[in-house]
Amino acid sequence: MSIGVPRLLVMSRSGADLALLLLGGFRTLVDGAMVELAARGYEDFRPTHEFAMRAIIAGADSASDVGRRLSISKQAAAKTIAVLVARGYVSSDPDPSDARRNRIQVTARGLDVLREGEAVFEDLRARWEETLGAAELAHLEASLVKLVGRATVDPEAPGWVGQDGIAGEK
Amino acid sequence: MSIGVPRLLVMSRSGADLALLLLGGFRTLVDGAMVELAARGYEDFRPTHEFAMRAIIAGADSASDVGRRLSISKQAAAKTIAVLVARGYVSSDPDPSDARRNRIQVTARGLDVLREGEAVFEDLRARWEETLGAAELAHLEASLVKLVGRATVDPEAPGWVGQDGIAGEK
DNA sequence: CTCAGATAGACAACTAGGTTGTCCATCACC
DNA sequence: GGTGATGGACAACCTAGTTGTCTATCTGAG
Repeated sequence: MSIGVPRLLVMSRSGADLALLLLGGFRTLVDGAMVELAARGYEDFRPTHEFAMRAIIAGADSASDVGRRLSISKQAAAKTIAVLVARGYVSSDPDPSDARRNRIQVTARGLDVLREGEAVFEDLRARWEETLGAAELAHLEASLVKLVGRATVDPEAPGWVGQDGIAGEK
Repeated sequence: MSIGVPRLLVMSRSGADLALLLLGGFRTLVDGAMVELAARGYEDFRPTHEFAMRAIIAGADSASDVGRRLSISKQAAAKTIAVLVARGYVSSDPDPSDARRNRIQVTARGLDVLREGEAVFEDLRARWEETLGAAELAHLEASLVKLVGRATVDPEAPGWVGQDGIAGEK
């Protein structure tokens, strides 16, 4: 492996490192949360699912709707919803007033996992508050809000990571 | 869609929102960088590629090496390297002193894209510095370092997002 | 009242970036 | 010189997306 090869030319990295830092923070939180949720009996729950379910709770009641809310294709949304239904987090019934639609809803179990998930994230945040101090963490959050806006809070377009495309119908 | 459905029970979200903020920050930076790099003629460059190339520069000179450095399987590393080679960012030649190995190296074009990428990230960071002030941005970075450690700077295990598994040989 | 156009959803094929498992060739060492 | 570790190739699979195509149904204009 020839370890210890010199970094050949410095190449300042603060911009890219900042991105890495943000990713690291996100991953630390999310990975921790997934581990904790698995331990609480939700082994098959994935971050994506949370976004989809929140979209449903926020008012999306069809797969296409969820797709629009999350800025992913309706097909992708339908796939996610299919696994959510298969795992009992979401129900899907034909819409009596529109035969094209399947009306989807978050089940009791779905609400449970969301609630637990939030508690878990709250715990993790509390742990960060310990190592950083409440003021500093609040400061960090405020800075991030200034940079990326409130957009994330009502999660328009997560699109996850570097997918670079926006869904378009045909 | 029945817009305006009430948020039914408050469910504090600050922990999860913090994660979303971090993700949002990362995506803002990376998406911006990819757009800018594409505009500069590197249309086929992906964030993953940067990690792999940095691993190579840092001393990994075989696919298995890269895999170890990035904590992904050697197969995954080999795939990434294959596209890097196909696109001219990396070269691969049989190792004269070990017939099993393919000795890989970052090409001139590869170094170019890395250099440009860093410049792009630097620009983006400068923009953030404008909207936030140098002190506040430095503060934010310091806080993140405290939380996630220096680990990210020499990128051990990006593993990207929520993949939850670590590579293991057989 | 009909018909054109929009919409919902299903199905298929594809991509990126990973994972396992299996296998062979080569190397290093006792 | 044989045994075990290593490098790499190949194949099959997974997740979270993408496009494209197709049908069924609804809606609004005339």
